[in-house]
Amino acid sequence: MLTISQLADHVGVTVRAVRHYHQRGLLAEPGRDASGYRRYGAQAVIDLIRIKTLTDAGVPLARVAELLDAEPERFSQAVAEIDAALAQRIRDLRRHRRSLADLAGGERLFLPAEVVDFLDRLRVLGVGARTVQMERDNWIMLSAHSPGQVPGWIAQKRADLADPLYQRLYLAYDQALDWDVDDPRLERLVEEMEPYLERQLPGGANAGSAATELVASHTNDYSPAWERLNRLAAKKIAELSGRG
Amino acid sequence: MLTISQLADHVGVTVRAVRHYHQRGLLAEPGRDASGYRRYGAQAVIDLIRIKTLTDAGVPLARVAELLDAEPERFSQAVAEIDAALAQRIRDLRRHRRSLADLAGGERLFLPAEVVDFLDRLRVLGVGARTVQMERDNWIMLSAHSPGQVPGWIAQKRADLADPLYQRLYLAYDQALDWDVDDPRLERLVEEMEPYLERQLPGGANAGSAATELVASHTNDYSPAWERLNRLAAKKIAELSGRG
DNA sequence: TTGCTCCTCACGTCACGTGAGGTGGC
DNA sequence: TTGCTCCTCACGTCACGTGAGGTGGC
Repeated sequence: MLTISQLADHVGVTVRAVRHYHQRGLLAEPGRDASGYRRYGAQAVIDLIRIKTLTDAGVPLARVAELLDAEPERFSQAVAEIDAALAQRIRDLRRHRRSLADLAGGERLFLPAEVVDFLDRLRVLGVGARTVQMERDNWIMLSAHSPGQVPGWIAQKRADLADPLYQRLYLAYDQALDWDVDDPRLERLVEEMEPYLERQLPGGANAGSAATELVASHTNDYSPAWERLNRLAAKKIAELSGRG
Repeated sequence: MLTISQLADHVGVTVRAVRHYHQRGLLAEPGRDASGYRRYGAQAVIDLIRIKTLTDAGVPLARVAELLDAEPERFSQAVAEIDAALAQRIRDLRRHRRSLADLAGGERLFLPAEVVDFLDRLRVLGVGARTVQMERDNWIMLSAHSPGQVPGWIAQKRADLADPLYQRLYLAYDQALDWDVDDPRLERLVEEMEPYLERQLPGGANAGSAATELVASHTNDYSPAWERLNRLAAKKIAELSGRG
């Protein structure tokens, strides 16, 4: 006969776990010797290996208890389900490994691929780090707020950036971050932006949505010049709207 | 700005988890709106995705807390360790799938391969189910008790079984399970077993060990005839020992 | 005698889950 | 007004871990 630690060691569980399985009724309490010590036979080894095999597979103890005295048919059906869950778990872990690899490097983890590409495009064009970060933060907020809209918006943004005029305006906007609040160039910049602001009119491509406000309010955090730029742009949109 | 459920949904965690991370100091408490509701920005999304990526990889929250404000070097070193742990976990799960497959079928899960082969050998020779089960139980107990000895013992058993005389004796032993306690054939069987019993003398191959007693005591559970057979064998060994 | 194993409570741990009771926005 | 979200306690859960205090075998 085996002592509790011989049993536990041989099967690869702790003594405490064996006692726990007794308490939960998963493993039959064996006979005791003269000292009150539990003494185990071969059947206990078999039962405990069964329990360990199932718990290792992630099966909760309550389910293990059911399965231990289930019909062979139901048992093998359950085993098939457990196996499928294990296979799924393996796929999940593989995904987690890939996510983990992205943790150190860049924003791949936080944004859809096309947005990451767009941000890389900005860097190539010489856009400053703070502006890129502002864009990144805006796209994160937009993704959380209206994920379904992001593909359309980013497609337009990328099309815009192919236009040399838009590129020039974007780089000016980037520079404006550090301009003085009352720099006269701010007004001129808004004038030049007119064709793009029209999109935000009712019926336009980026019709004045909660998302637009989301972006504008956030942009204000970066500098007074940008805050003023947002105010001027809002005024311009109101003018265009009144005229239309 | 995002509400707590917008944040949680977008990242794929529960609202309760977000609150838990605040409590544990993993995620900075954001500002509140007029109603006392938490309002989150882009940085919270980034931070929460970091936390989720690490916890999904099985990192305990205490460790996550350390890593979130660790130097990039220490961080990427830790990530490498976590990735290695994930890879190991995947290997473990694959092993568990194989174990699970053995749960329904036979004794592959409970015994080393060579013992399983030996038991299959017995079945081919026409040995009865109860005797095979007794052997199985004995080998389970021996494996738990003296795993290092099992390969040697099983090798000898398999060599024995190649001997036609031993085969005949083994089949007689199998039959004896159902004999009457005072069947005269029991004595004759023990006489014929003499050459094999000699191994259990001091200095013999199976010198009278705790393991031998383990097996004998267990065998008694199956039938009175076997119990008597064990007693007769013990007497014979004592005789042989006295003569030696 | 000392060290090791065994025993039975019973509280602790980890990462949240789950009401309980109440308030604010549409 | 109703339903949904939000808030803060605070106890519950799952599978054991970890002493606490005591006994038995070598």
